[in-house]
Amino acid sequence: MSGRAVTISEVAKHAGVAVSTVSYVLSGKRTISADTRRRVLDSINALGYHPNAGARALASRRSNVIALVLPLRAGMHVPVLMRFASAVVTAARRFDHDVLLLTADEGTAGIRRVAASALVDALVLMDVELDDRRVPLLRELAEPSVLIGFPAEPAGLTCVDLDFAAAGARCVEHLAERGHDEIALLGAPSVVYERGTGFARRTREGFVEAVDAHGLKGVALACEETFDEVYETVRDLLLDQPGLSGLVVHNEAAVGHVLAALRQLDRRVPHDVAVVAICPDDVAERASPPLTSVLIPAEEVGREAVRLVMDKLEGRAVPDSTLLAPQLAVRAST
Amino acid sequence: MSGRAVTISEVAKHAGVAVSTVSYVLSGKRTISADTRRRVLDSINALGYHPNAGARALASRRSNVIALVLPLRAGMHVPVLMRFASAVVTAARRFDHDVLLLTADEGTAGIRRVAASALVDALVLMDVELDDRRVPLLRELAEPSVLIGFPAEPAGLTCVDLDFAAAGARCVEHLAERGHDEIALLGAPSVVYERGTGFARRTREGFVEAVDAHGLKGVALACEETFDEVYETVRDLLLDQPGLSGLVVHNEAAVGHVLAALRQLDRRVPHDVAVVAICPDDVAERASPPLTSVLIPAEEVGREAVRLVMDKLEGRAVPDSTLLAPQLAVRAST
DNA sequence: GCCGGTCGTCGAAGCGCTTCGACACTCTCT
DNA sequence: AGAGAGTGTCGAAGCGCTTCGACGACCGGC
Repeated sequence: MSGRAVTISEVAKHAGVAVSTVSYVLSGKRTISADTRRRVLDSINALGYHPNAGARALASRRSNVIALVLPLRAGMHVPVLMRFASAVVTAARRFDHDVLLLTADEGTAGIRRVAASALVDALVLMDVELDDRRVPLLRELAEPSVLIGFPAEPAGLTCVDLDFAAAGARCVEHLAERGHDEIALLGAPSVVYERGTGFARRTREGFVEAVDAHGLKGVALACEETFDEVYETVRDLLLDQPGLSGLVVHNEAAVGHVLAALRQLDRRVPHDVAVVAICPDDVAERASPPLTSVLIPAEEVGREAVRLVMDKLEGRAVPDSTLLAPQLAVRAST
Repeated sequence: MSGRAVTISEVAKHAGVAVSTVSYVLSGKRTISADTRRRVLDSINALGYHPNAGARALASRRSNVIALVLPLRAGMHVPVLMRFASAVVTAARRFDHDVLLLTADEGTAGIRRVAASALVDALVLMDVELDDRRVPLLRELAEPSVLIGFPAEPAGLTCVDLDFAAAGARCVEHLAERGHDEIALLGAPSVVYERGTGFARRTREGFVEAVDAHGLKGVALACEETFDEVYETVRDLLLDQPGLSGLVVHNEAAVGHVLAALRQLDRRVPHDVAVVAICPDDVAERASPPLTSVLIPAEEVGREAVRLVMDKLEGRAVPDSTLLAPQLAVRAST
């Protein structure tokens, strides 16, 4: 395995066929008799042949690699990001593609580079901001791309995400059904709102609209991620609104602190305060008490993003916008 | 930018030189007169030329891509992992390489595939277990590789990591200096020890040896990651050993819970119990009180791993084992 | 029994780059 | 002045694959 690699012409010789025949066996782009196919496949196994990726990319003008652009920004919950990333990798393999990891430190230059050099066939971008510097670049790129998240101006782009507005609204409905009429949203750290990250704002909008629609009293707050800050926020909130009995938490890192703060403030969950979280299932299940939650379907979103980008690569038409419906799992906290 | 890409021969024509001259300007592998170089560089800019990655890989037998093998296993702290990964990407770019992301779900087949197809020139593996299934494969691969972490049998491999044994010992020393003589280590979740993950065990060994060397009373415990479990562990520990006054915590996810538990058990930090953590600086700083800690130098480890793998790629000799010395930052918790 | 049509296979022409050997110059050093 | 040693540039031969057109062989239909 450490000598020179086996080439397609060695396979062809071994099987007694032309090089092109081996290629067609592998790609299935022309009909090959069952007998020849067998012989070729046997030779491939016998010699341990693996097509050379560079040669293949050069000849076919397809690298079979997609870029995953993953800026690791402050305030983003990394485990959630990684679930997306991991789902993208797994899904890409289903389409026989590999994933090249791009981080933010090269800025848009990295995207330009991998696209222009044909290192990748297509791009999946994560953690999209409302006013994202990468978006104009995507429009001028020949390579297809899919965004996980929505920028302010998504026309002409392909975007996938959980329907966060619906998620925010769903939480409110659930609390309303349980009879809570004074509630609050604890959201992302303020830096995330200021940056204009779409999902945080959309959740808030969904929350606010649903509060109005149900005629509740509700307030939406940013929420930092250290225990002390969370504690203060929760304490002040309860001081301001003694009648508050429902909380929606949309902040994976803070949700544990919120529960600890309530505990310290002698509020029982769900008896005194009901809590609904928007977070991955495992976070909700590990909390004490386990939280009623709208799950973030990271696997599904990642899979969908890859499906869309592959469709575009094959020239199939795809919808501009894909919103995945929120699913509420009721647990012990409401 | 969306038409056919510019090729090297168009650049050559535009600059009035041979194709090979353009190539040598780019690679610097032969001397080129300043005048010619200028003309070529100008043409490259004027035409917006980017070398085709596939063609380059084919001709040079170098893809300029390294694989980052990142199994996302239970119990591993993802943000820490991502800091490593991010450092690897950044460092790789310094050497003009990109990073292909491989996760565990393909098993060793993925490693074999990207190596055999020459998709990558080299590999960096993270989250190495003591008895890691990937290790035998690495030995038979022609491509150089570097491990972040140590397997049980590291002979013939190149490994980098924080010196966790020294880190565990350093924490003990610090507590001993402060006059604590009854201490405990709260480590990784038990599943991580059972899996034989090296860093967890090495920290424990360093801890135990230093405890003995200093003649202290010390116990090392696994530590799960939900608040309730942490609370029980801490409560039982304090019940068993009323004289306990120092705690070493080597578990990023649990460290917040430990502090919350101590708070709930009416132990003041550092007055009643001093706490030293082994965790990234930002986690230590965000805790309340900020924690004295041995930092996990993720950036440095990632950078070093890439440097080593590049050295191997160039045929330079590298040390089998690189252990980074622990650095203790004293903060408010001791 | 001859014609048009698949079917299965082959050979050759690239894909865009790197690298090797060759060669024409220009400098030294005697 | 001529040998020897660089410099700077060029042309051509691949790298290992895909894909296109060509071409026998074999089929059924009249």
